[in-house]
Amino acid sequence: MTAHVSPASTGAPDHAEPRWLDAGEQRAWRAWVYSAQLLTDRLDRELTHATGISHAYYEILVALSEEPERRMRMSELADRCLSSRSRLSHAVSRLEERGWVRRQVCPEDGRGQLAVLTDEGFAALEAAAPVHVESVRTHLFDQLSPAQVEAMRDFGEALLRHLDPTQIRGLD
Amino acid sequence: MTAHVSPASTGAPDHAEPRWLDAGEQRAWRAWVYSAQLLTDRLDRELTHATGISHAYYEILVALSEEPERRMRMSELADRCLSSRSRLSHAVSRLEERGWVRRQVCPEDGRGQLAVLTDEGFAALEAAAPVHVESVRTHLFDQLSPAQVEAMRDFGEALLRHLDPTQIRGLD
DNA sequence: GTAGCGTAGTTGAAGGCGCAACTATTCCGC
DNA sequence: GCGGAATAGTTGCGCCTTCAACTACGCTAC
Repeated sequence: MTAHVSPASTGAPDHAEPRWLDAGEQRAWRAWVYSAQLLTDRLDRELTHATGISHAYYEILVALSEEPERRMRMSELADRCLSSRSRLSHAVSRLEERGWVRRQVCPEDGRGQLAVLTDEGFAALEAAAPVHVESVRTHLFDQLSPAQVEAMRDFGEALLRHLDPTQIRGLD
Repeated sequence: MTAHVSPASTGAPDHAEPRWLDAGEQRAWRAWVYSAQLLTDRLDRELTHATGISHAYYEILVALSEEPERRMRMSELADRCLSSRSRLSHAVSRLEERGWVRRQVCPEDGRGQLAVLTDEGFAALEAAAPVHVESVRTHLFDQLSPAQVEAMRDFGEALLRHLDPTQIRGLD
Protein backbone atom coordinates (compact mmCIF):
# COMPACT_ATOMS: atom_id res chain seq x y z
CA MET A 1 0.00 0.00 0.00
CA THR A 2 2.86 2.25 0.70
CA ALA A 3 5.82 0.04 0.11
CA HIS A 4 5.01 -2.46 -2.58
CA VAL A 5 6.48 -1.02 -5.68
CA SER A 6 9.63 -0.93 -3.83
CA PRO A 7 13.37 -0.63 -3.29
CA ALA A 8 15.92 -2.76 -5.16
CA SER A 9 18.05 0.30 -5.79
CA THR A 10 20.64 1.55 -3.37
CA GLY A 11 22.85 3.36 -5.83
CA ALA A 12 22.72 7.01 -6.73
CA PRO A 13 19.30 8.28 -5.69
CA ASP A 14 17.17 10.54 -7.88
CA HIS A 15 15.93 12.54 -4.99
CA ALA A 16 16.98 10.36 -2.05
CA GLU A 17 15.63 6.90 -1.41
CA PRO A 18 12.01 6.91 -0.24
CA ARG A 19 11.55 6.11 3.42
CA TRP A 20 9.51 2.93 2.86
CA LEU A 21 7.47 1.49 5.67
CA ASP A 22 8.67 -1.64 7.42
CA ALA A 23 6.31 -4.53 8.13
CA GLY A 24 5.19 -3.20 11.50
CA GLU A 25 4.54 0.27 10.18
CA GLN A 26 2.74 -1.18 7.21
CA ARG A 27 0.44 -3.09 9.49
CA ALA A 28 -0.25 -0.10 11.71
CA TRP A 29 -0.90 2.06 8.69
CA ARG A 30 -3.34 -0.35 7.13
CA ALA A 31 -5.15 -0.82 10.40
CA TRP A 32 -5.56 2.91 10.60
CA VAL A 33 -6.73 3.51 7.03
CA TYR A 34 -9.15 0.64 6.99
CA SER A 35 -10.62 1.30 10.40
CA ALA A 36 -10.96 5.02 9.77
CA GLN A 37 -12.69 4.49 6.49
CA LEU A 38 -14.97 1.74 7.71
CA LEU A 39 -15.95 3.68 10.78
CA THR A 40 -16.68 6.95 9.02
CA ASP A 41 -18.64 5.14 6.33
CA ARG A 42 -20.62 3.22 8.89
CA LEU A 43 -21.48 6.22 11.01
CA ASP A 44 -22.44 8.28 8.02
CA ARG A 45 -24.54 5.50 6.58
CA GLU A 46 -26.45 4.78 9.74
CA LEU A 47 -27.15 8.42 10.36
CA THR A 48 -28.21 9.07 6.78
CA HIS A 49 -30.48 6.07 6.57
CA ALA A 50 -32.13 6.63 9.93
CA THR A 51 -32.59 10.38 9.69
CA GLY A 52 -31.94 11.57 6.16
CA ILE A 53 -29.09 13.75 7.41
CA SER A 54 -25.57 13.03 6.27
CA HIS A 55 -22.74 13.39 8.72
CA ALA A 56 -21.50 16.47 6.91
CA TYR A 57 -24.86 18.18 7.24
CA TYR A 58 -25.18 17.00 10.80
CA GLU A 59 -21.95 18.72 11.72
CA ILE A 60 -23.17 21.98 10.27
CA LEU A 61 -26.33 21.81 12.35
CA VAL A 62 -24.35 20.92 15.46
CA ALA A 63 -21.94 23.79 14.99
CA LEU A 64 -24.78 26.27 14.61
CA SER A 65 -26.67 24.84 17.57
CA GLU A 66 -23.68 25.44 19.81
CA GLU A 67 -23.50 29.13 19.07
CA PRO A 68 -25.15 31.63 21.43
CA GLU A 69 -27.73 32.76 18.91
CA ARG A 70 -27.53 29.69 16.73
CA ARG A 71 -25.92 31.72 14.00
CA MET A 72 -22.46 31.86 12.58
CA ARG A 73 -20.44 33.50 9.83
CA MET A 74 -20.09 31.32 6.77
CA SER A 75 -16.31 31.18 6.84
CA GLU A 76 -16.12 30.49 10.54
CA LEU A 77 -18.62 27.70 10.06
CA ALA A 78 -16.57 26.32 7.19
CA ASP A 79 -13.45 26.20 9.36
CA ARG A 80 -15.33 24.59 12.19
CA CYS A 81 -16.67 21.88 9.89
CA LEU A 82 -13.37 21.33 8.10
CA SER A 83 -15.15 22.33 4.95
CA SER A 84 -14.15 24.45 2.01
CA ARG A 85 -16.08 27.69 1.51
CA SER A 86 -17.54 26.37 -1.67
CA ARG A 87 -18.67 23.13 -0.16
CA LEU A 88 -20.28 24.90 2.76
CA SER A 89 -22.02 27.33 0.47
CA HIS A 90 -23.51 24.46 -1.52
CA ALA A 91 -24.49 22.62 1.64
CA VAL A 92 -26.15 25.63 3.23
CA SER A 93 -28.17 26.12 0.06
CA ARG A 94 -29.50 22.56 0.40
CA LEU A 95 -30.23 23.07 4.09
CA GLU A 96 -32.09 26.23 3.22
CA GLU A 97 -34.25 24.26 0.82
CA ARG A 98 -35.15 21.98 3.69
CA GLY A 99 -35.98 25.00 5.83
CA TRP A 100 -33.38 24.12 8.45
CA VAL A 101 -31.05 27.05 7.95
CA ARG A 102 -31.47 30.49 6.52
CA ARG A 103 -28.97 33.08 5.38
CA GLN A 104 -28.82 36.60 6.66
CA VAL A 105 -26.52 39.45 5.70
CA CYS A 106 -23.98 40.20 8.36
CA PRO A 107 -24.66 43.56 10.04
CA GLU A 108 -21.01 44.29 10.79
CA ASP A 109 -19.67 43.34 7.38
CA GLY A 110 -21.67 43.77 4.22
CA ARG A 111 -19.63 41.11 2.46
CA GLY A 112 -20.44 38.51 5.05
CA GLN A 113 -23.34 36.17 5.50
CA LEU A 114 -24.67 34.57 8.63
CA ALA A 115 -26.06 31.07 8.56
CA VAL A 116 -28.90 30.84 11.05
CA LEU A 117 -30.33 27.59 12.40
CA THR A 118 -34.14 27.63 12.27
CA ASP A 119 -36.41 25.99 14.81
CA GLU A 120 -37.15 23.26 12.30
CA GLY A 121 -33.43 22.74 11.88
CA PHE A 122 -32.97 22.51 15.60
CA ALA A 123 -35.80 20.01 15.86
CA ALA A 124 -34.25 17.89 13.11
CA LEU A 125 -30.99 17.93 15.00
CA GLU A 126 -32.67 16.94 18.25
CA ALA A 127 -34.24 13.99 16.49
CA ALA A 128 -30.97 12.90 14.92
CA ALA A 129 -28.67 13.27 17.91
CA PRO A 130 -29.71 10.12 19.79
CA VAL A 131 -29.28 8.04 16.67
CA HIS A 132 -25.84 9.42 16.11
CA VAL A 133 -24.58 9.04 19.65
CA GLU A 134 -25.80 5.47 19.69
CA SER A 135 -23.82 4.70 16.54
CA VAL A 136 -20.72 6.27 17.99
CA ARG A 137 -21.10 4.24 21.17
CA THR A 138 -21.74 1.00 19.36
CA HIS A 139 -19.02 1.19 16.78
CA LEU A 140 -16.38 3.13 18.64
CA PHE A 141 -16.52 3.37 22.43
CA ASP A 142 -18.05 -0.03 23.06
CA GLN A 143 -15.18 -1.58 21.15
CA LEU A 144 -12.42 0.05 23.15
CA SER A 145 -10.98 -0.19 26.62
CA PRO A 146 -10.66 3.04 28.61
CA ALA A 147 -6.93 2.93 27.96
CA GLN A 148 -7.54 2.68 24.24
CA VAL A 149 -9.90 5.63 24.37
CA GLU A 150 -7.21 7.63 26.08
CA ALA A 151 -4.67 6.53 23.50
CA MET A 152 -7.05 7.51 20.74
CA ARG A 153 -7.38 10.99 22.18
CA ASP A 154 -3.63 11.51 22.60
CA PHE A 155 -2.97 10.20 19.20
CA GLY A 156 -5.69 12.30 17.58
CA GLU A 157 -4.51 15.41 19.33
CA ALA A 158 -0.92 14.80 18.28
CA LEU A 159 -2.01 14.65 14.67
CA LEU A 160 -4.20 17.67 15.12
CA ARG A 161 -1.34 19.75 16.45
CA HIS A 162 0.52 19.03 13.27
CA LEU A 163 -2.32 19.20 10.76
CA ASP A 164 -4.33 22.08 12.08
CA PRO A 165 -3.24 23.71 15.29
CA THR A 166 -6.24 26.02 15.25
CA GLN A 167 -8.58 23.10 15.82
CA ILE A 168 -7.06 22.16 19.14
CA ARG A 169 -9.35 24.51 20.95
CA GLY A 170 -12.94 23.48 20.69
CA LEU A 171 -12.39 20.03 22.03
CA ASP A 172 -14.84 20.57 24.85
CA MET B 1 -21.24 17.05 18.32
CA THR B 2 -22.76 14.05 19.89
CA ALA B 3 -24.17 15.44 23.08
CA HIS B 4 -25.28 18.98 22.57
CA VAL B 5 -28.94 18.75 21.92
CA SER B 6 -29.09 16.99 25.14
CA PRO B 7 -30.67 15.52 28.25
CA ALA B 8 -32.95 17.49 30.57
CA SER B 9 -35.32 14.55 30.70
CA THR B 10 -34.94 11.70 33.13
CA GLY B 11 -38.52 10.64 33.29
CA ALA B 12 -40.21 7.98 31.21
CA PRO B 13 -37.97 7.36 28.19
CA ASP B 14 -39.30 7.00 24.67
CA HIS B 15 -36.84 4.36 23.79
CA ALA B 16 -34.44 4.61 26.70
CA GLU B 17 -32.28 7.63 27.40
CA PRO B 18 -29.49 8.07 24.86
CA ARG B 19 -26.06 7.23 26.19
CA TRP B 20 -24.61 10.73 25.76
CA LEU B 21 -20.87 11.25 25.77
CA ASP B 22 -19.23 12.79 28.81
CA ALA B 23 -16.66 15.57 28.45
CA GLY B 24 -13.70 13.20 28.18
CA GLU B 25 -15.37 11.03 25.59
CA GLN B 26 -16.47 14.09 23.69
CA ARG B 27 -12.92 15.31 23.52
CA ALA B 28 -11.56 11.95 22.43
CA TRP B 29 -14.28 11.64 19.81
CA ARG B 30 -13.63 15.06 18.36
CA ALA B 31 -9.91 14.48 18.28
CA TRP B 32 -10.56 11.32 16.34
CA VAL B 33 -13.02 12.74 13.82
CA TYR B 34 -11.01 15.85 13.12
CA SER B 35 -7.66 14.14 12.87
CA ALA B 36 -9.02 11.35 10.70
CA GLN B 37 -10.64 13.75 8.31
CA LEU B 38 -7.73 16.15 8.15
CA LEU B 39 -5.25 13.36 7.61
CA THR B 40 -7.20 11.57 4.89
CA ASP B 41 -7.88 14.85 3.12
CA ARG B 42 -4.27 15.86 3.30
CA LEU B 43 -2.90 12.59 2.04
CA ASP B 44 -5.41 12.45 -0.78
CA ARG B 45 -4.74 16.01 -1.75
CA GLU B 46 -0.98 15.71 -1.82
CA LEU B 47 -1.10 12.52 -3.81
CA THR B 48 -3.63 13.87 -6.27
CA HIS B 49 -1.81 17.13 -6.83
CA ALA B 50 1.62 15.59 -7.19
CA THR B 51 0.67 12.62 -9.36
CA GLY B 52 -2.87 13.02 -10.67
CA ILE B 53 -3.89 9.83 -8.88
CA SER B 54 -6.45 10.03 -6.11
CA HIS B 55 -6.01 7.86 -3.07
CA ALA B 56 -8.96 5.70 -4.15
CA TYR B 57 -7.39 5.00 -7.52
CA TYR B 58 -4.02 4.47 -5.91
CA GLU B 59 -5.44 1.74 -3.72
CA ILE B 60 -6.86 -0.04 -6.72
CA LEU B 61 -3.48 0.01 -8.43
CA VAL B 62 -1.74 -1.19 -5.28
CA ALA B 63 -4.17 -4.05 -4.79
CA LEU B 64 -3.67 -5.23 -8.34
CA SER B 65 0.10 -4.85 -8.15
CA GLU B 66 0.20 -7.16 -5.15
CA GLU B 67 -1.48 -10.03 -6.94
CA PRO B 68 0.62 -12.79 -8.49
CA GLU B 69 -0.39 -11.94 -12.06
CA ARG B 70 -1.44 -8.38 -11.34
CA ARG B 71 -5.05 -9.32 -11.95
CA MET B 72 -8.05 -9.70 -9.71
CA ARG B 73 -11.75 -10.40 -9.84
CA MET B 74 -13.82 -7.23 -9.70
CA SER B 75 -15.71 -8.14 -6.55
CA GLU B 76 -12.61 -9.28 -4.72
CA LEU B 77 -10.94 -6.03 -5.68
CA ALA B 78 -13.96 -4.10 -4.46
CA ASP B 79 -13.80 -5.79 -1.06
CA ARG B 80 -10.10 -5.22 -0.82
CA CYS B 81 -10.53 -1.51 -1.54
CA LEU B 82 -13.57 -1.10 0.73
CA SER B 83 -15.46 -0.04 -2.35
CA SER B 84 -18.93 -0.81 -3.61
CA ARG B 85 -19.18 -2.83 -6.80
CA SER B 86 -20.65 0.09 -8.62
CA ARG B 87 -17.99 2.49 -7.52
CA LEU B 88 -15.26 0.10 -8.49
CA SER B 89 -16.84 -0.49 -11.87
CA HIS B 90 -16.90 3.24 -12.58
CA ALA B 91 -13.34 3.66 -11.32
CA VAL B 92 -11.99 0.82 -13.42
CA SER B 93 -13.63 2.38 -16.46
CA ARG B 94 -11.72 5.58 -15.80
CA LEU B 95 -8.49 3.68 -15.25
CA GLU B 96 -9.07 1.86 -18.51
CA GLU B 97 -9.34 5.19 -20.28
CA ARG B 98 -5.94 6.08 -18.89
CA GLY B 99 -4.61 2.75 -20.14
CA TRP B 100 -3.60 1.62 -16.66
CA VAL B 101 -6.01 -1.26 -16.27
CA ARG B 102 -7.86 -3.44 -18.67
CA ARG B 103 -10.79 -5.78 -18.25
CA GLN B 104 -10.78 -9.40 -19.21
CA VAL B 105 -13.53 -11.98 -18.95
CA CYS B 106 -12.92 -14.51 -16.24
CA PRO B 107 -12.10 -17.94 -17.72
CA GLU B 108 -13.63 -19.88 -14.81
CA ASP B 109 -16.83 -17.89 -14.54
CA GLY B 110 -18.48 -16.29 -17.53
CA ARG B 111 -20.22 -13.74 -15.31
CA GLY B 112 -16.97 -12.51 -13.86
CA GLN B 113 -14.47 -9.95 -15.00
CA LEU B 114 -10.82 -9.64 -14.19
CA ALA B 115 -9.19 -6.27 -13.78
CA VAL B 116 -5.63 -6.44 -15.05
CA LEU B 117 -2.92 -3.92 -14.26
CA THR B 118 -1.06 -2.88 -17.42
CA ASP B 119 2.62 -2.03 -17.60
CA GLU B 120 1.69 1.61 -17.91
CA GLY B 121 -0.44 1.29 -14.80
CA PHE B 122 2.41 -0.31 -12.93
CA ALA B 123 4.76 2.44 -14.02
CA ALA B 124 2.30 5.08 -12.84
CA LEU B 125 2.13 3.34 -9.50
CA GLU B 126 5.90 3.17 -9.22
CA ALA B 127 6.07 6.87 -9.82
CA ALA B 128 3.40 7.66 -7.26
CA ALA B 129 4.53 5.39 -4.45
CA PRO B 130 7.44 7.51 -3.19
CA VAL B 131 5.24 10.57 -3.05
CA HIS B 132 2.64 8.74 -1.08
CA VAL B 133 4.98 7.13 1.41
CA GLU B 134 6.59 10.48 2.04
CA SER B 135 3.21 12.02 2.85
CA VAL B 136 2.37 9.20 5.19
CA ARG B 137 5.70 9.60 6.95
CA THR B 138 5.43 13.33 7.24
CA HIS B 139 1.87 13.61 8.43
CA LEU B 140 1.52 10.42 10.39
CA PHE B 141 4.60 8.53 11.54
CA ASP B 142 6.82 11.56 12.06
CA GLN B 143 4.21 12.96 14.40
CA LEU B 144 3.98 9.92 16.64
CA SER B 145 6.14 8.18 19.19
CA PRO B 146 6.75 4.45 18.70
CA ALA B 147 4.33 3.83 21.55
CA GLN B 148 1.68 5.86 19.82
CA VAL B 149 2.19 3.94 16.60
CA GLU B 150 1.67 0.75 18.51
CA ALA B 151 -1.44 2.16 20.15
CA MET B 152 -2.74 3.21 16.77
CA ARG B 153 -2.33 -0.30 15.46
CA ASP B 154 -4.08 -1.95 18.43
CA PHE B 155 -6.83 0.53 18.31
CA GLY B 156 -7.30 0.20 14.56
CA GLU B 157 -7.32 -3.56 14.76
CA ALA B 158 -9.86 -3.52 17.57
CA LEU B 159 -12.21 -1.47 15.44
CA LEU B 160 -11.52 -3.66 12.45
CA ARG B 161 -12.46 -6.79 14.33
CA HIS B 162 -15.81 -5.24 15.00
CA LEU B 163 -16.44 -3.48 11.70
CA ASP B 164 -15.13 -5.98 9.24
CA PRO B 165 -13.49 -9.11 10.56
CA THR B 166 -12.61 -10.25 7.05
CA GLN B 167 -10.16 -7.38 6.67
CA ILE B 168 -8.01 -8.48 9.56
CA ARG B 169 -5.96 -10.70 7.33
CA GLY B 170 -4.09 -8.74 4.74
CA LEU B 171 -2.33 -6.57 7.27
CA ASP B 172 1.09 -7.70 6.10
C1' DG C 1 -33.49 -29.08 -20.69
C1' DT C 2 -35.62 -25.52 -18.65
C1' DA C 3 -37.69 -22.62 -14.86
C1' DG C 4 -36.47 -20.02 -11.28
C1' DC C 5 -33.29 -18.12 -8.31
C1' DG C 6 -28.95 -16.31 -6.93
C1' DT C 7 -24.61 -14.05 -8.23
C1' DA C 8 -21.38 -10.79 -11.04
C1' DG C 9 -21.05 -6.80 -12.85
C1' DT C 10 -22.69 -2.51 -15.40
C1' DT C 11 -25.34 1.59 -16.22
C1' DG C 12 -27.75 6.12 -15.82
C1' DA C 13 -29.59 9.61 -13.05
C1' DA C 14 -29.13 12.47 -9.03
C1' DG C 15 -26.60 14.61 -5.58
C1' DG C 16 -22.05 15.93 -3.27
C1' DC C 17 -17.67 18.20 -3.75
C1' DG C 18 -13.40 20.71 -5.61
C1' DC C 19 -11.73 24.06 -8.56
C1' DA C 20 -11.47 28.29 -10.84
C1' DA C 21 -13.79 32.26 -12.19
C1' DC C 22 -16.77 35.65 -10.69
C1' DT C 23 -19.34 39.57 -7.83
C1' DA C 24 -19.63 42.44 -3.99
C1' DT C 25 -17.75 44.75 -0.18
C1' DT C 26 -14.13 46.50 2.81
C1' DC C 27 -9.57 48.11 3.87
C1' DC C 28 -5.48 50.87 3.15
C1' DG C 29 -2.45 54.48 1.53
C1' DC C 30 -2.26 58.59 -0.34
C1' DG D 1 -12.59 60.35 -0.74
C1' DC D 2 -10.58 57.40 -4.26
C1' DG D 3 -8.05 53.57 -6.64
C1' DG D 4 -6.27 49.17 -5.97
C1' DA D 5 -5.62 45.15 -3.27
C1' DA D 6 -7.57 41.93 -0.17
C1' DT D 7 -11.51 39.41 1.75
C1' DA D 8 -16.31 36.99 1.80
C1' DG D 9 -19.04 34.38 -0.45
C1' DT D 10 -21.34 32.24 -4.67
C1' DT D 11 -21.67 29.79 -8.97
C1' DG D 12 -20.97 26.62 -12.96
C1' DC D 13 -18.68 22.72 -14.51
C1' DG D 14 -16.84 18.34 -14.17
C1' DC D 15 -15.63 14.30 -11.58
C1' DC D 16 -16.91 10.94 -8.06
C1' DT D 17 -20.21 8.21 -5.56
C1' DT D 18 -24.68 6.16 -4.49
C1' DC D 19 -28.86 3.95 -5.55
C1' DA D 20 -31.85 1.27 -8.11
C1' DA D 21 -32.69 -0.94 -12.23
C1' DC D 22 -30.84 -3.82 -15.50
C1' DT D 23 -28.17 -7.66 -18.25
C1' DA D 24 -25.88 -11.79 -18.31
C1' DC D 25 -24.47 -16.02 -16.63
C1' DG D 26 -24.47 -20.08 -13.41
C1' DC D 27 -26.68 -23.39 -10.32
C1' DT D 28 -30.23 -26.51 -8.75
C1' DA D 29 -34.31 -29.17 -9.02
C1' DC D 30 -37.74 -31.05 -11.37
